[in-house]
Amino acid sequence: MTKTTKRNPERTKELIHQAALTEFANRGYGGARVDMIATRASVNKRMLYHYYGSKDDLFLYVLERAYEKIRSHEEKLDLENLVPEDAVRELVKFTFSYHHKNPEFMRLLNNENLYKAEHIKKSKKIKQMHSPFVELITDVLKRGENAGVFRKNVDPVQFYVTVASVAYFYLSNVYTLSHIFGRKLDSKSALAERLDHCVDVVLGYLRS
Amino acid sequence: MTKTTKRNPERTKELIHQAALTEFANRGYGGARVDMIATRASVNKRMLYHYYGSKDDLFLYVLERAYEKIRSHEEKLDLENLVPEDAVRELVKFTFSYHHKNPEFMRLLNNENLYKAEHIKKSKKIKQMHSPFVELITDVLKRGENAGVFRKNVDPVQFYVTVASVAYFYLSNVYTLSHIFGRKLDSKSALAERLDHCVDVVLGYLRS
DNA sequence: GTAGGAGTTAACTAGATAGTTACTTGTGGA
DNA sequence: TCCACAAGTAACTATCTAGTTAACTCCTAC
Repeated sequence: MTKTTKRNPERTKELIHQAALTEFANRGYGGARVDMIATRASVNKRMLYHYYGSKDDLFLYVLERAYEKIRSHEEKLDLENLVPEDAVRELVKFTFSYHHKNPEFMRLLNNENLYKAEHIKKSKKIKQMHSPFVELITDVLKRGENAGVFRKNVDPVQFYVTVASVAYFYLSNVYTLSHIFGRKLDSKSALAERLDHCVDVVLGYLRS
Repeated sequence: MTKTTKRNPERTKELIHQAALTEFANRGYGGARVDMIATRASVNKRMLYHYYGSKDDLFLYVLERAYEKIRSHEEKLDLENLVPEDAVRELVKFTFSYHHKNPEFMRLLNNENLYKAEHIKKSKKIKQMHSPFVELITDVLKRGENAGVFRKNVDPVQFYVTVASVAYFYLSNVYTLSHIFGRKLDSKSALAERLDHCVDVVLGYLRS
């Protein structure tokens, strides 16, 4: 059934996107090579310019797609149907495992911050893609507060950033941290330990 | 009195180091240009190769110096003479303000993690420069535990990483976070607010 | 004072790099 | 069936880039 025509613009576009994601995530914007992207995608370099215009535009597209991907996963979580403590546990677990399974996103973000967000500032789409989490967190925190299990007046944005912090920093810096502590921090057991600690920190804070 | 001879190897070396730090921190390893470093340092490019051998070696040297700098600051803190709660407060404050005042270090680290720590793995010095914090933290946590003010069995390494996380992630990703939340997260008041929150989280966790 | 090594310079090179040109080939609609 | 236009290709270019060459000049130990 799969029409195997020689020409396939959608497939070509997507091959370039995937190759670009890998290249930008592995080398950073400055270290990424357009030729390498074309080679990885098994596509003529001209196609890259045909579909995406320039290296800059391609990078922005890759970023947009990466934000779309995490947002789509975030939307699948339904924290509103869990009791506050479980909702928080779920949020931490999701954040940790998403970044663990999709390290390219952290790498792209680190790079984008190196460039002081100059690419995403040009994107209308990304700013519109609000994470559903801030509203969800506001609700979860309120419910926990009302039930008397969480502390009062927690700023949802600060909280959201903190949840991201404890997972992201560890995973993003796992190579230098492992070297300095002389401990394989990316082993299965170390990761499980870290996740437990993250849950403890976040819930410990909320309960105190 | 300052001998202003035409030749001054120490000064030249240091000029190159400073220029390289700026360039690597601003553009990443892949984006940094050797010519730019030489220009910034107002030094002939040949001198860079004379003193440091190659771009790679220069990058490693910059990393080593950056680690030395933070370690030397860490050593000046004397947490051992503070009561546990104050010691933790001080630790969080130091971590936050160091990274705020020296953002190059985070940028270098992010870049080094992009390259999976391949440069620092070649460095004997960096691994030997243990942060004094792990031992200090072990002591502070023990004291807090014995005094009945901190929870039991906190892993000092996890704790150290968590303290770094909540400060570092916010500061390192301040550009993308500001854009997404539509809030100037690097304003003076926002930074003060974040620091307060970090202290709350860390102490909240320990107390619970 | 001077020999010789260290500090410094300008000009160069081989290969890489983002982006382009001018062309061929396949395909869907008339 | 055929053709207009989109998909795809190869070869090219101007510029950039890390690293080098070969010369010159200052400094210091004797």
